[in-house]
Amino acid sequence: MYAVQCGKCFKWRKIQTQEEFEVIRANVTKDPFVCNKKFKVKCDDPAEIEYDSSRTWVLDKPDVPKTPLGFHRDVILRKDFSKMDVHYTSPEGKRLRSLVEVATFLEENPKYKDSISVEDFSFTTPKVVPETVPKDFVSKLSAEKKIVKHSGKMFLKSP
DNA sequence: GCCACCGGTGGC
DNA sequence: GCCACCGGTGGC
Repeated sequence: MYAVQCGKCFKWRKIQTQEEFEVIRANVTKDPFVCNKKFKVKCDDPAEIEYDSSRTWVLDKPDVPKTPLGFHRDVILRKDFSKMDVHYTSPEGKRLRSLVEVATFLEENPKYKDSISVEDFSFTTPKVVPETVPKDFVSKLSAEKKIVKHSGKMFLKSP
């Protein structure tokens, strides 16, 4: 599960799919998320989810490029909740773990060269928020964030 | 033999 | 101190 925080009222809005989430995230600096970007939602409406300790929150980074068509971007929380790992899977199932591996892959698969470059990939990991959250944590956020519930659900917070 | 997963580190 | 990256490996 994903959520974004409205840049105006700071309420949380759920985002249904990774696809939708990635579009918001890819453009969030030049096009900040606000409530009324969601169909029939306004800042006056109650928050769809509250920030609390029932979930482990994970702070995502802004402006991660949208995953190229046919590729998958997986963000995996380690069992000890210490950090997350990012990897991509190519259309043919090749697992890519770094920009170096992406560059090599694109060299070996020139059919992608016209449409895809290494700049379409980012291995930036969301940051796991510690259990003890500073009182001013929410107000200090300048980027968006993502949360992971213990079931693996995710949320994103925007400025 | 593969790969999901984790630990360590170099560079910033 | 953080994090992108990669080597190693245990379990299948």
